[in-house]
Amino acid sequence: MRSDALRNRERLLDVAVALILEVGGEPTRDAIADRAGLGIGTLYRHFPDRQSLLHAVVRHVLERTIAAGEAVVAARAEGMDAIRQYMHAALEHGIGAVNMIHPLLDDTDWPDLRARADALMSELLTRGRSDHRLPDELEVGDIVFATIRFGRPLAIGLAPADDRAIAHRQLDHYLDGLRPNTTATQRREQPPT
Amino acid sequence: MRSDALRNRERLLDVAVALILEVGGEPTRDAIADRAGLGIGTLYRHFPDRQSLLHAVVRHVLERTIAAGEAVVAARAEGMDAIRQYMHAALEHGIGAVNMIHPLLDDTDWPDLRARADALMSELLTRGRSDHRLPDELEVGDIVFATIRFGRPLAIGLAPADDRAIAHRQLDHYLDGLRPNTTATQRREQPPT
Amino acid sequence: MRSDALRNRERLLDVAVALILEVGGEPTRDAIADRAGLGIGTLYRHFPDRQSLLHAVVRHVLERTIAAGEAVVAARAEGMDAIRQYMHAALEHGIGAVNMIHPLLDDTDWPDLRARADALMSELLTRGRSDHRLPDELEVGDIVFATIRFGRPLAIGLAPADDRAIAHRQLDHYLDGLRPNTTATQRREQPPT
Amino acid sequence: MRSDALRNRERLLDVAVALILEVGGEPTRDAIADRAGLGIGTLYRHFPDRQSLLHAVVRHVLERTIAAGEAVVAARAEGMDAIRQYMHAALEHGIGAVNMIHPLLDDTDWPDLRARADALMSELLTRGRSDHRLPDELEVGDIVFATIRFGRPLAIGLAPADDRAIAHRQLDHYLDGLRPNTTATQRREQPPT
DNA sequence: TATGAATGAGTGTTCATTCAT
DNA sequence: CATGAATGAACACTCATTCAT
Repeated sequence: MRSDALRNRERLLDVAVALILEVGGEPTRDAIADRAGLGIGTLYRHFPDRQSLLHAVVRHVLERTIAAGEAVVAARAEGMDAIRQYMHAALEHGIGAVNMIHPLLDDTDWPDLRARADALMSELLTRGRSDHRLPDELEVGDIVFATIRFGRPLAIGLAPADDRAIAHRQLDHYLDGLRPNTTATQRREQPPT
Repeated sequence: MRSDALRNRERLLDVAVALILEVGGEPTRDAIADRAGLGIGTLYRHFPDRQSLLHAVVRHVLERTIAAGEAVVAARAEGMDAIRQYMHAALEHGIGAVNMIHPLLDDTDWPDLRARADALMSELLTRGRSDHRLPDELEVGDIVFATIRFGRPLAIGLAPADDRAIAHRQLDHYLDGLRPNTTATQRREQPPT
Repeated sequence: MRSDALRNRERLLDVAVALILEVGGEPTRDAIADRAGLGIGTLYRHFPDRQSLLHAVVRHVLERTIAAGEAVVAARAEGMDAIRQYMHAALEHGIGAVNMIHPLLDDTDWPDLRARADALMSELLTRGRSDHRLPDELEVGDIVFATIRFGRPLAIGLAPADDRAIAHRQLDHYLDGLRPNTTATQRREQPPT
Repeated sequence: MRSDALRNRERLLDVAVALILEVGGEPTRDAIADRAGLGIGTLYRHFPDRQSLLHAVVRHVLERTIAAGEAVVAARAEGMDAIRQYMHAALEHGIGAVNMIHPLLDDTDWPDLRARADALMSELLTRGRSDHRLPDELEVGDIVFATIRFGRPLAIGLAPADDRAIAHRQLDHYLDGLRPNTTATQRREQPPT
């Protein structure tokens, strides 16, 4: 692939992520091409159909996010800090965009990423439990689903910087709540109708 | 208004809320009318334009949610329990639909609801602080924005019951994290770029 | 027919004529019923389908117009004055509404009105020629088509009073132009493409 | 703009004018696109909303009409002939379409055309008065409003060729009636209610 | 290869007409 | 009889995708 074509491809993906987070859903193809400064035809040359672009965006974001998590592990962050650093990084890398456009990851797609993500999650959980700050009953889903939820834009129209600030603050509160011995607090017991 | 027309109106609003939470955005008018078992023309008789339906949905949900919060206050729930009960109720009443379609509430619309909501939030915060479980620096936004975030569907395609179960669990973790003296935990300090 | 029903019917026709002239085309059924202060169901009781209302409007206006013309004849107006009085009266009676909704009168409808109209036109032409103010080559169409044209509202948004004033002034100019011996004026000779 | 796009745009405008004159009002967008042999999407690419197409039609027709009038002036037509030639040309250029869709010209739109039209009208009136065939009390409105009225289709369903023939004949009669000294004719004096 | 014009299926909205109250 | 709620076909408009330049 020619270098300018490659550059166009990267630019389209970055614009797509940004727009997905701004509009809180799938932006129009024209909007993506326009902001990238390219013609709609160029977008379709790189991503010939709907799934093609969306899959590329998912891979783009997941690769960055998983790499960030692996870096956290490699940097020997310990205990809850490892999880905390990973999740904050995920927000910054646009993990919310993945959820906006491809909500439930189908395991058959991206088998490579899936494997890396599984290994990463397992390692993070192990470290989180190591300093006894994480109760044993915590599951992978408590990390994954929370990452998804805090990664999503809170409200359309909110300035991206404000949106991210709120997300990081809420995420910190959430992580603080994952400690064991929350006995003092009455939990909600029975599900309502 | 005739009783059958009123019934149809209510049905349309309920269907709209349900569909908004299912699709994670604005459903098509046809989908709403179809599921309500009504013709598209009937939908437009009750809600003549786009804004009309969306505003009605917001009011519908906000009224239910605020009333639930006022009931919690009236039932003399104390401390964090008051806040906890209110927020769980808000999820059940579909508060997520408000955010999906009208992200940032414009204060000039629904001035009556706004006043009630302000009074409610202030009362809940007071009670939350009363048993020293809530740090003083907590703000109304920490309640409101969290209600919004946990109310939204986590992912398209997730069964509504599963979605709600996850939301309630995550909300409990979040509330657990609002306690004072979380000194043991390293927080994220400087905002990343 | 009950007297109130008859009154409703007349009111609907009058409103229909007024609205046709105001909007310069077919008004909506709802608009007619609303302005008449009646429900849409009542309109359909009187005029069960589209053709029914339009035909009734045509008959309503034509009857008033022809009667006015017959009155002019009965009043022994002579020469061009007869034609002039008839045409001005036609404008006032809303002849424009007939054309807006039912452009070319189908001879098979309203055979009775057709006969009266033919007799009237023929009499008016005879009188018009009697004082040698009307060239012999003038045809019935020169009266009928001109009545149609000057009867129509000139422009939407023009106040009805202004519209009528312009129409009457233009009609007078037109009638002035029907005199014989307009030799001094160069006429348009060949039709353009 | 690409040459084929420009051709399509011109074709759409021509078709729009023709259809407006045929149906005596706003044709459907589908009808315009169909007759132009284009898809509905192409129509909307050139004219993104309702006003856009209508404004373009007005400008299209006014430009042709004013240019025709200026050509008459440039060709040194004198006296009433100048006015007569201009008005007949206006009919041929579809001036009726302007009135059908944009009845009262808003002076704030098309200020350039307005200026040219004002200059043209003033020049035509001056020439018309020069051979003493036009009474001094004649106003610009007597030209403009008459152009509008005679330009409109007389009746839906009438063959365009027949319609135009009638319009030209009636216009000639009207112009004949603009001469001074029409004293012999009794005019309509008092406005009826 | 990049561009953006053309296409038409899908969605939003209006309104003539039917029918339950 | 009168009313106005319900219906759905028709028309307005958007946007993903194709294709000529």
